[in-house]
Amino acid sequence: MQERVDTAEQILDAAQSLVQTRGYNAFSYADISAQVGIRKASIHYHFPSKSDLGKEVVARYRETFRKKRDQIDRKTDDPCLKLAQYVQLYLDSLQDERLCLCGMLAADFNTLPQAVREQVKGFFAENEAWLTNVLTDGCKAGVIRCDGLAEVEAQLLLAGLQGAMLMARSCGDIKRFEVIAQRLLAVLVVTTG
Amino acid sequence: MQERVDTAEQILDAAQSLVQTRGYNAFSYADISAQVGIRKASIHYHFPSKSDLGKEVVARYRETFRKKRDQIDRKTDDPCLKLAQYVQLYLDSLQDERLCLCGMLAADFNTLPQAVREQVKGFFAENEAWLTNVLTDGCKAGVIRCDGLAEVEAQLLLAGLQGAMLMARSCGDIKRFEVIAQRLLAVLVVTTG
DNA sequence: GACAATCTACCTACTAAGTGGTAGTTTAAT
DNA sequence: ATTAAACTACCACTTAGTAGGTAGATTGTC
Repeated sequence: MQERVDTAEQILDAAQSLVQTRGYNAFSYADISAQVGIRKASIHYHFPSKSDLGKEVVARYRETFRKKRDQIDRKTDDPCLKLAQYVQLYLDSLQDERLCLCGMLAADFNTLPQAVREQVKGFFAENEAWLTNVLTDGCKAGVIRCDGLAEVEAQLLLAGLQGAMLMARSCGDIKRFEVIAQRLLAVLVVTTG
Repeated sequence: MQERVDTAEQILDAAQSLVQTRGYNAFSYADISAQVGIRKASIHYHFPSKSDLGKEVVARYRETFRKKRDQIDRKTDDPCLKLAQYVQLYLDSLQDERLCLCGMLAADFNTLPQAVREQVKGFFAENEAWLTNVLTDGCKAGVIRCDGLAEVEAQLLLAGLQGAMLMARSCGDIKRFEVIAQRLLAVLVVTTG
């Protein structure tokens, strides 16, 4: 039989939460040990090295995020609604007192193991690609302003959201994120919000 | 007599560089010791604790940044030029393979000593205030779009720049920053760039 | 001018706590 | 009996920080 709750998953949960709140270099196997309630050595059984753990955390995060984007795609065809719901994903995270996992790792980038770096790059690439598609569709449908290249608009949106999360947490004011995100959307969308 | 080169200043230089490239939790007194060429203990003579050092690094960075903003103010009255030159400050840093000190510290925020947090908040507040002024002036002069509140536009610009630096470094492509920054300015400025 | 006291800026040598990681053992389910 | 998943007990190393000493410059007093 499988253990009551999947320990590896619990370890990933703890690691993800720690990275989102403190960063890659500010969490240790001891922290996870305390949160999950198993010994340090047992974590090494599931994830031999810290870079293995890091890589798996981001891989799972990418997959979760992919599913959420898919869900948005299934829920609506309206590019503007899609963007609003995409922004909501980040707001949800922030309200849980977490930053974007990959936004945090981007700050730690120079100290990351190569495998983790690749995962982070992958996350950004696939989100950028999805946003580019949404914006391109919106341009064709005439509901999105087409002032800039869709690709650039996507990059701006992604960068703006990451930066806004950073600043909102520093200010201790989630509203700061909402305001910036709202303005970002208003810049892109034709019908003023 | 004073030492040939100010050691405290050298320590601050090393610490700042390390934070801008690796983050607060990924640098140690040993790193600085190696860079400056004095023993760890001697660093403690100049900066008793790591939080003292951190606080002083940000305080000096704020001061440097304030001078650069003042220089921009003296160089031109054109709000659009001011914004372009302000963006250039960040690009200069990125070309030196450094992120914004306070952007990095914002990612490490939850693990920072209180004194350092306050400094980081201060940095954001004064940059936001300056940008708000520039944008307000530009609105009055009719060279800046007034779609949103100047305060919000300032926050968006700051967040966008921080996020763009993060993403540009992850992609290993400084051009990414330039493109996003250019688009950000185009959104704000009336005369299309 | 001489002398002692103090101060600056560094040093060696150390500590307690924490780091990721390993070896070998136990427990419990199949 | 095998095996997965945990354990205890360690390891070498790094962390920020401390204790105490020293060479040399500065200062105040006679």
